[in-house]
Parts: sequence; C-alpha cells; structure tokens
Amino acid sequence: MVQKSKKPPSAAKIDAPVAPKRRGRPRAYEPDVALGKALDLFRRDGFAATSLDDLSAATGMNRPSLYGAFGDKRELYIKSYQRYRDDARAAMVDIFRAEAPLRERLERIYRIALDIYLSGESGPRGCFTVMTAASEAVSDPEIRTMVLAGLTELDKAFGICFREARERGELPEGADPAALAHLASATIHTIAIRARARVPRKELEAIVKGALDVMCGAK
Amino acid sequence: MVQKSKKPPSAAKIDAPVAPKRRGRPRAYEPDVALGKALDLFRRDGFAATSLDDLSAATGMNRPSLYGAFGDKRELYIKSYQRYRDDARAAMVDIFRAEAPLRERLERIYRIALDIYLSGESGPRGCFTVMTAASEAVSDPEIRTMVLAGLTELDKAFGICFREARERGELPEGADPAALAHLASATIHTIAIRARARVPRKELEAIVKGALDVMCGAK
DNA sequence: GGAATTAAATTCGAAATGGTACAAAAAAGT
DNA sequence: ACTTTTTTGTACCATTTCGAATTTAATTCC
Repeated sequence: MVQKSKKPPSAAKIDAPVAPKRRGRPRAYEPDVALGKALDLFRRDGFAATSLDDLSAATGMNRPSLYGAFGDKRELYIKSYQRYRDDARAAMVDIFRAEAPLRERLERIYRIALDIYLSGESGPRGCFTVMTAASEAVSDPEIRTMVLAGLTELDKAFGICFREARERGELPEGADPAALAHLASATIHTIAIRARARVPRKELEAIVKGALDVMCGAK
Repeated sequence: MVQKSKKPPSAAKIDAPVAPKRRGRPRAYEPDVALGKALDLFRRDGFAATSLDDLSAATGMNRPSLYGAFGDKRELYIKSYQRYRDDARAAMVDIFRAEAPLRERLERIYRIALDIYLSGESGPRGCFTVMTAASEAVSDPEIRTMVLAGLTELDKAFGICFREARERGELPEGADPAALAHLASATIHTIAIRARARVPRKELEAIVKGALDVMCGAK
C-alpha cells in the first residue's frame, strides 16, 4: 500500500470508462440508461406531448437534475434522437458491410428494422425519424439537418448494396442503384408508418417480400 | 314587393346550401373554412402542439364557439383529418379512374401528391396521415382506424391501376400488382417525409421518376 | 313590440407546463 | 474536522392549457 499514488498516467487514456473519481456527490442515475428512457417517451408521444414530469418520472431523475444533465427539453430531445440514430446505425452497419448476396443482406436489414419499429411495451414505437423528428424538422433547422442526414445515410447505404450487387452480376446491367436505393428506403418508411398503425408483423413482412421481389427480381 | 313571401317550398330540397332560415343569431363564421384553418394548424404542428388558442386565433372563432361547433380538441382533430382525407381523395379520384396509360396516371398522382405536401405558407406541410395521424394512431383506436383506412385505400387504388395495366399488356404477365401497389404507396410515403424535411421539389421529382422507372419499366 | 332561440364574447378556474432558486446531502480533498 | 465540489430534492413562479359558466348580442316567430 506504499505505492498508493494515482495509477500511472500512462494508462490514463486507456481506462477512461472506469471510475474517474469525481469530486462531489455521486450521481444517482446512469446518464445512458436515463437517455434511453427519455428516448422511449419521445418516440411514443413526440416532442410536445412529452412533459418534463413524464421524463422525470421515467428516468427517475427530478427535473433540475434532468436539466443539469441534458439541458432543456429541446436539447434532451435532440440528444435522444442522436442516440436513436447511433443505435440504429450500430444495429445495421455490420449487415450493410457484410459480404453476402443482395437479397440476404436486405432481408436482414428489414428484419432489424421491424424489430426496432415493432418493439415497445405500450405499442409499436415506429421510427423516430419518420414519426416525430420529421414533424419538428419543418420549423427546427438543427433537427432538420439531423433528419436529412439520417435519410441520406440510409439512401447511401442501400445504394452501395445495389451497386455492389450489380457489379457482382446479381442485378441486370441497366439497373439503377440510386433509384433502387430510394425504393429500399421508401420501403423502410412505409413499414415504419404501418407499424405505428399496428399493422401486424406478418403483413409488414409480406410487404417487404413483395418489395424485395421487385427490387432484386422474384426469387 | 307584394310577393315577398319565402320562395316556393317546392324548391326546398334542391337549394339546400342556401339560407336555411335558422332561428337564432347567425353564425359569424363558415364552418367549412374554419375547419380548413384548423386543418392547416394541425398539419403544421400536430395534435399536442396545437393549442385551442391557436385554433381560436386561426379560425376567428373564440373558444366556446369552437367547442360548440366541433366539440373538444380531439373531435376537432378527427374532423380535420376526415376533411383532409376527403380533400385528398377528391383530388385524386378522377386520375385513378381515368383511362390513361399506367405511367401517365401515376405521374399525375404524384404531381398532385407533391402539390399537397409542399404547399403551405410556413413551410411544406407534408401528409397528415404520415406526419401526425400515424403518431396518434398507436394510442387512439379511432384515429388508428382512419389511418388504416387511408393506407389501404391508397394501396387499393394503386392496385387497380397496376392490375388494369397488366391486363392491357403494359406490364409483364408475371408482375405482381399488389406488390407494385405497396411500392407505389411507399413512394408516396417517402416523398411525404422528405418534403417535411424541406427536400426541394426537384429532388422529390427525381425520386418519383426513378421509382416509376422501376415500377413501370424504364421509359 | 315581446318572447324564444341561437350564437358570440367575456370571464373564470383548476390543472399542467417549462423552468429555476435554494437548501440539504454525499462524496473527495486538505 | 472542515472546506469544496457536485448532485439531489423540495418548493416555487409565471405562463399556458383545456374546459365551462355566464352574460351579451343578433335573429326569427308570435
């Protein structure tokens, strides 16, 4: 116990996630899980219909703590949306990068999408971008930028899929990857909307299958 | 001025829209235009973010009058949505019924859709079904029913288009009208969302063109 | 002209909302 | 033990919100 000085600064950069020995009273919440709860609420009810009291109850943080940790309601909304996009991207990026036949890749993407849209205790939660962020996008430039980034990111990911597939001969020479990508995104959007109207998963899967038949050629 | 009695009751049934000689103080507003103003607000801001004061200001009716004429906020919202669907249907029904080549019919439908989604003084208004009604649909069964009706109505109208086109030989035998109809609806949905994010009309038209190329065969 | 009827306009009230001020609490540093 | 720092928890405030009660105005019927 003689050498009880601070851990060698050489490892300082490495174990950033472990106890940073903060100075004051420790937090009674985990910022990440709290943000997840906030995200759930915003997804279900949208920006305006979600009150700070609701958020406070869901996160277990009282309002001043919420404010201190995330800023005002709008900032919390934006951070929630950021988190949603990060999660969605993380869930899909491996599939988009995978070396697999076009149809299989797309099937896996849509399976993930349906998982995201249909989960939720109090009904299917749909897609944050489609359901609530797009609404705010008209009047809020910052949210609009994020929505646009989300939309084009998806378009591009699909576009790469189709371009690679064409190069591999899975699609006819004349196929237009950009147009197909927009259709693939459109299919994402339509199932997000229908999920929110409680269309059962079976029907959504049928819609996806029909779209895949058109986009990839009938199986 | 001798024969100043009411107009002959024989014409009563015919000119229903003219003065019905109501009993009390006449209305200071036209219910139809007031509902249109309410619709505009709900489309722009959604249900929760639209206050009765906003609605009162926009319609020129004070709150008790609003309440008396349309019921509470939720009823007004539902009536607005009803009105939106009626307007949209009216704008499209002739095109859907028209005797014209598939591609031309679809082009006209999408032109109307873009007109609807992109209009609005304070930014593009998007689609009521997609932007606000679908959000409410999770928790409100009545709204959900209307949303589902709107979605399937569009699917069916597109389905008829594609079925007729196949019968006329405009599509290959193996084409699946139901799947194509879902893609056509999906394209409606995706442009509604993108319009809301202020994607310019030119880009939306390009997306539509690409979708048409895939669905109808490149021109 | 007066009663009846319908709607407008004013006003009220209870609850909820977003945000903040301030004191108490829990930890680390000295 | 005492100070410093950070967070919690309570209470508060001004404003907004939805809804309704009440009064006033405009019209038709008798």
